Amino acid sequence: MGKPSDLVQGTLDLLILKTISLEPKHGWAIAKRIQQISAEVLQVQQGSLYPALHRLEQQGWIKANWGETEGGRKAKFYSLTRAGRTQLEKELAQWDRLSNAINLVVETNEA
Amino acid sequence: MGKPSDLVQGTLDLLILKTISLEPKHGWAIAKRIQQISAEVLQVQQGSLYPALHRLEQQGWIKANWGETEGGRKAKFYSLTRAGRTQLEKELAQWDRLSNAINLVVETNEA
DNA sequence: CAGACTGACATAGTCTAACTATGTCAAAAG
DNA sequence: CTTTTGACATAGTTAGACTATGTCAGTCTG
Repeated sequence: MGKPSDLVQGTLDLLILKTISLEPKHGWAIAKRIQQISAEVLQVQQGSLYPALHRLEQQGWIKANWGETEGGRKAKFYSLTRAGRTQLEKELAQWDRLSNAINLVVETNEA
Repeated sequence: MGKPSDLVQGTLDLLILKTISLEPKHGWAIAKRIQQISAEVLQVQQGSLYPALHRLEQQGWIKANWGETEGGRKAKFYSLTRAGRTQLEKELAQWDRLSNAINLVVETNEA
């Protein structure tokens, strides 16, 4: 797994889905956007990003279309499918449930 | 990895360290306590718990002593070492940093 | 009292997400 | 024209959490 210091395992799908739910984006831009919004805390490696995108596509949650970036380069633009939107809701709820649960534990001061 | 539905990958060490930082406990009790405090949201499987405890022990963050439970059964009681306390601080800070970063992303509504 | 259940520890084997390291190619920058 | 950057991609590794199993002792139940 290497250093799990720049991502919480299992949240990458959520981050990707959320990011393209606001606006379809190509892979490279998704990674940049996540880093930027998270104030450079979350670093998405390319070796994690592209496999994740393919995973999500195969699952039917996102779909890809070749297009052009502002810079005039070709790139795959990903957008959410209907199923992807449902999945995003599910993962948002899951993250909420779990992160709150963890916070309960780390904030408790009773043995 | 199976179903990552009852734990956020990579947070088990933190949960364990935090739990025994309040009071030394044996493995079984650690798992029960985490479930209880998290309102049954976090489920720690035995197949995750014991390897994690051994990992932490080998790292020198916790140490084990055989003792007796209230029920009069023998069990390994784990307590934090000094290094473990440092590590707990580190993992707490890490969790804060990362979960806040994720929240930034999931709460953003600007493309 | 025998058998089942629960508490408690443990490990082997599997799965999978994220990592490192690489590679390709095109456009922009030097 | 060569290096850097944008962009996609994959092979191979690692490691943490999972399922499934096993043991053994004490306790509850029919």
